[in-house]
Parts: sequence; structure tokens; C-alpha cells
Amino acid sequence: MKKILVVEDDAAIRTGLAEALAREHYLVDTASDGETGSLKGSAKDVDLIILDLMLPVMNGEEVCRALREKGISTPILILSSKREETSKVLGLELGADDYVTKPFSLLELQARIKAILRRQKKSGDKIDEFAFGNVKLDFKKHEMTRRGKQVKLTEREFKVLKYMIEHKGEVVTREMLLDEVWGYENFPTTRTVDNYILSIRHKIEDAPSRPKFILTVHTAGYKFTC
Amino acid sequence: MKKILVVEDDAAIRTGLAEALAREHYLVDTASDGETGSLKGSAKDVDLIILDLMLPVMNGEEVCRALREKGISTPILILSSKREETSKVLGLELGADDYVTKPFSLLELQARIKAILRRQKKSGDKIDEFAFGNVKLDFKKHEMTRRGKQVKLTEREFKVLKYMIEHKGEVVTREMLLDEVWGYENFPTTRTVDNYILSIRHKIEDAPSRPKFILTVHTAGYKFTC
DNA sequence: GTCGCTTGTCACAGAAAGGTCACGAGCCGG
DNA sequence: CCGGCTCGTGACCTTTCTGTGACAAGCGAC
Repeated sequence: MKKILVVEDDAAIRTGLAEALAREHYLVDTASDGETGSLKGSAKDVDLIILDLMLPVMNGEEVCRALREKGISTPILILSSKREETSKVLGLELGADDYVTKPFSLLELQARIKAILRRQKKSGDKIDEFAFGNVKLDFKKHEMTRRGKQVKLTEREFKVLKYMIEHKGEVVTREMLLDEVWGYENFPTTRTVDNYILSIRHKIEDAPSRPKFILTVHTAGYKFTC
Repeated sequence: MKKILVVEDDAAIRTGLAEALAREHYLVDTASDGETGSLKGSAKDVDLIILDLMLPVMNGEEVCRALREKGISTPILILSSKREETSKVLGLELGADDYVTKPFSLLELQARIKAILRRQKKSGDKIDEFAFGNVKLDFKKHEMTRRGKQVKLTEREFKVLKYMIEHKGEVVTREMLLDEVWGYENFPTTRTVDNYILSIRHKIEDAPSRPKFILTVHTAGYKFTC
């Protein structure tokens, strides 16, 4: 779960923002002045700082600069009012990553937050091809072939299968799948998982009722082997 | 490590940019006027040139043209202000690879830089022509012909199609398109993407409702094949 | 073997995503 | 100022996906 620090002195905006972000399943911390903002912003577990420019004690500009000088590279999104817009060249010189001018729409802010966080997660070692048995998978193309014949998989089926493959040999619990594939926003029954396993088996196994690849580990979960 | 040359006369933006890019682990060199920009940009070890259009001594347009005439094919990203917006297309005709209009956010710039460098790495030779089915595209001239007949594409349609082609075979999500084609400055609905796909299909497909080239990948995005 | 719990299986309804069209806003050239 | 072009959005309909309940089958402990 991503953690966002909101540094804003106006209580109404601060709590409003905090609530809105919490509703979007972010972890939210707040600070009402620049100094505590700078302090809290130095923590390593913060994924994004939303920073008002006009702040008591220490203004946003200073906070920004201070953080960067400390070598903190946490993304910073600046909230500025129209007046300040022209003076600061978009916080570029301050080391901010993005800016939104007040009054802003919540929708826009959320979109930008998403964009920033999306950029953060590095595209490290992802598999995009995998083969086993008579099945070949291409995650990038969203394609699966079995004995050379194309088989259609649902997006969710793809994700489940991919997760299983990424943990091949290990027992994967239903809870793990629900957390990682379904995410925090959805809370389906654990039976839902079973059903997806079922339909995946139908597509990858020669004898779905006697599976060779996705094995059931009774009272624990499932295991992918090949 | 990639080397980026920043050609910009405004000191605040220049140093701000330089620092930000350094933070992103790029090697950065700077130039404050067109002439030195052109000089430094001729070096072979430069991977990308970020070029302001309004420059003393020699403007960005001239720098761009001069470099291309010298046979330098280093990617160029143009910074232009709103006023010069009409020169957008011109910029691309000059041989620039992309442009960002001021005021821009660091986030957007970074995204575009990444995109350009990724493209660069992928296929040393940039595509500027592409043909499939009975369609022929000329990216440089922004022209498309179908069965020898000219078909008009809007700028945005062109970009979408180009992006799809650059990722042919792979699934392209709406988010990817919004990020890379629309940029971070606009936040249209994802439905907007659908509509563009629709209109592109009408222009390239024989049976738009049963597309052969731009396929829908349900809950994932679209895929270009040919 | 029997009981209790877990998993396999199927069918279905509601939800979500995509296709399509039409409209209003903004921009530009005349 | 008008008409035409883009662009983004909303509305409506169709298709596809998703999650769930019900029941059968399987497993494990006793």
C-alpha cells in the first residue's frame, strides 16, 4: 500500500484530501506546517509528498529544497495557487515532480498521483514469455497457445496464471492470490479463486480433473509445477 | 548511462532541469545559447537533446535544422511555449522527435524522455514509413494512403496509430496511450481512447466492426497486428 | 466407513467493459 | 462572424467477464 504525505496548512483542504486519498486506499499522513512536513517527508517509507507552497514556519519551496539537499528523492507534487504560478517555474527549479494549481479538481489530482506512483514502480525482472507442457504463454501479447493452437484467456485468468508461474514450486494460498491479483479494492470469496483455477485448468491441462500443472494442496492452496 | 544535452537560456529552468535529470541518473550537459547548443549537440556521445525554441544567437529551429543537415540523428525533444504552438508540427518536420509545451511538469518531461530513449534503444533506425494491408503511412509527412488514396488522419489519431505500431504485437493499455500520446497534462476519460480507436479503425480497416489490425483485448487494451 | 470440512464443477445473473453515435466546446482560416 | 475541423465526453446498447450459490465429489481424522 502506498503512503502519501499531505503537507497543507488549511485544515479543510488537508483533511478533505486525506479522506479522499484514504478512500482510494492510500495510507495517508499529514503535516500542517513546513517544518514537520520536512521532518516527516524525510522518512523512507513515504512514496509521495503533496506539498502546499504557502506554509507557516517554513514554506513549501524551502521544504522542497531542503529535502532534495538531504538527498531525498521521494516524488513531490506541489499545490500552488494561481498567483504563485507564474513566479515559480513549475517547481522545476525546486526539484518538484509535478504541480497542480488551486483550485484543483480531485479527479485531476488523483490522476496525477496515479501517474507519479506508476512511474515509480520499476519494470524490473518481469517474465513476458513462458512455456510448459504443450502450452506457450506470451504475457506481453496476452496470448496463449496450446499445441500451436490459440487459446483465449481472460485478463484475470492471465494474472492468476502469471502469479502461479512466478511462484512455481511454491504453495500459493488463496489469500495470496486475492491480495496480489485482485488487490485491495475487491473482496471476492475464496471460492472465486477456485473457480478461476478451474477454468485455467480447463485451458492448460489435458485432463482437468487430474491436473499435472496446477496442483491442489489440500487446506493450503495451489501449486504450479512443470 | 545516457547523456542528455539541455539547451535552454533561462538559467532557472536550465539548472533545475539539469539537477532533476541528474537525480534520475542521467549524465547532463548544458548550453545556454543556440550556437554552443549546436556545437555540443554534434558530439556523438549525446543520446538526447532537449532544445528550447526561443534561444539567443541561434534559435532552436535553426539548431535543429543545422544538426539534421550535418547528418546528426540524435533524438531531439523540443521545449516550446504556448505561443509557438503552431510550430509544433513544424518541429516534427524539422526532425525533432517530440515536443513539450511550456509550462510543463517534470513528470511529463521525464516520461517523454524515457519514451524517446526506449524507442531509440529498440530499433536503431527510426521508422518513418510503414505499410500494412492496403494502408501506407508516412510518419514524417504525417500522411496516410489507403489503396493509393490519401486518407486524412488528425494529429492525435496519427500519434495513437504510431504508438500502436511501435508496439505491434503487444497489448497496449489505455493507460499507456494516455501517458504517452496524451501526456500528463491532459486527463481525458479512458473512453476517449476507445473513440480514437474507433475512428482509426474506420480509416484503416475494411470492416471496422470486425477489425483485422487493431484488435481489442478485453479488460486489457488493444493490440496492433498485421 | 462416517462425519466434517475442503475442493471441483456448473450455470447464471449482475457488473463491467467496449462499440458506436451524436453533441458541444474550442480553435482556426476565411 | 461563420463554417469546418478536432477534440473530449455522455448516452445507449451489446458483448464479455466476474463472482457467487448450490450441489457433488474428495480428503483426512477418528
